[in-house]
Amino acid sequence: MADPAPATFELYATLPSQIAVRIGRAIVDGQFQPGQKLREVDLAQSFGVSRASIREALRTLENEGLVTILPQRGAQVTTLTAEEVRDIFEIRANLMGLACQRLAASATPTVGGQLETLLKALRTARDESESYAHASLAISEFCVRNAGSKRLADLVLSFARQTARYTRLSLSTAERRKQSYAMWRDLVDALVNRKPAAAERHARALVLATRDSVLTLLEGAD
Amino acid sequence: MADPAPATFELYATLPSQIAVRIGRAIVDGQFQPGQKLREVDLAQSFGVSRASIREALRTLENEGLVTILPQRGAQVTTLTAEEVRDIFEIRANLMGLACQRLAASATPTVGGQLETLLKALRTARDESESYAHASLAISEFCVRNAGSKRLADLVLSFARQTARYTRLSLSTAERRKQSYAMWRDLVDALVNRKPAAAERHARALVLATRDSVLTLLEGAD
DNA sequence: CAAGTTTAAAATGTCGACATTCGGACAAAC
DNA sequence: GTTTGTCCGAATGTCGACATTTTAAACTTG
Repeated sequence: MADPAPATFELYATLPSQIAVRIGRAIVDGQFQPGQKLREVDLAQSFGVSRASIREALRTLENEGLVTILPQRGAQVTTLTAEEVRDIFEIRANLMGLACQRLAASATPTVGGQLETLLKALRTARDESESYAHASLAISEFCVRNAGSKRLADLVLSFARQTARYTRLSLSTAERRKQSYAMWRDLVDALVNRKPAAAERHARALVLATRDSVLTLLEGAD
Repeated sequence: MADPAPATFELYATLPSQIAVRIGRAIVDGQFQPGQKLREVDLAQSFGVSRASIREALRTLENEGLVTILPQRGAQVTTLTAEEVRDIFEIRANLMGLACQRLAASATPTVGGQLETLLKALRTARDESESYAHASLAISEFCVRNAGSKRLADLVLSFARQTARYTRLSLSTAERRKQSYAMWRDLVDALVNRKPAAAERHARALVLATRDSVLTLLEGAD
């Protein structure tokens, strides 16, 4: 049987981790709304496992920031205030800056070629909101995964997942996608030409631009 | 009835969180050595609780990076390679820079006064390794806790705890303490005079200097 | 005596049940 | 009509036990 996952994919055999992945995807994809209560007995029944496994999965998701657990009051999908969203984007901007600085300092021609392929895919996806969000996540993930620090990569992607719902929202306008693509082009240019300082600056600006767009939407929605 | 704890102190009543705090302190303080196995049954007996509570505490510590859990093989105190230590310090340097930038942008005279009190305590503690490490942690914690983002503060302090063992080691020489104090003086100056860019620069330099010192020690020990 | 195999002890993975606490509904008092 | 107190249902906290996997010691064999 062919393994659909690449060889670097860390296969966790334990039940709780598998369940955490599935619930986490449901939250990031928007199937579970913020504030929704996640009752252990319901989840245990729907997944066909015991409450102990569900509890452990919920702890994992709490660490990823997708779920909030209150003692004696159970778990719910994390609800972020506008200020918390702002904080997350600023942290992420800094860490993305660090990752891109390191990537620029160590980029090989091979990595450069892959970056330009991903940039081209981004350009092609500009017309459509969903596909652009997907391509944007792909190139973003490629950058941090090749920065030479698994810890840094996991951290950045964790924050990206926590705000994925809002990022998608902000990319629904063509104007915003155009701005995003222009900034990605600058960033990729700095990366393939091995300019660490410029790469850090552009990476920060890229994430902070998303922050501004998202916050405008959030304040307009109130 | 008077509440002995300040209003902002989040009191966790659950057993696992209390146990996680106690085990975590033992790891940070060096009572548990890196690589040491943490058997659930042993811990359960020594704390007088069931394995379920221990398991949850270990998950919490895993999220804090102090413990590493391998499926089917149990938990052990996290062992860091020199490269991982370097990564952690670089991430921490960036986040500390962000925190201090924000603190400088919003510092009130009250905060400025407290900073100078903590700096004076640091100066007094220069002669002794253990007391200097303690004072250094205190002013560092004050900075990030007053940067206006609990998420950022928890993150920075989490990384600081993961490398606390090595930071203490590096502060054992008087020369290193002198350098550290000089950099703290520059940083506090930038903070109280509300210079965000300078504060970020000095904060980064401060942590990166610790990184260099620690890495020299680690490579010398091999 | 060394190397490989078998086997038993020990540790983790998972489960179901009991104890405790929280939230809301209903009723009584002001 | 609003508020306060009580009670009941439901959800989480905690526990002990069984199933599965790992580990290492004992044993056999070349």
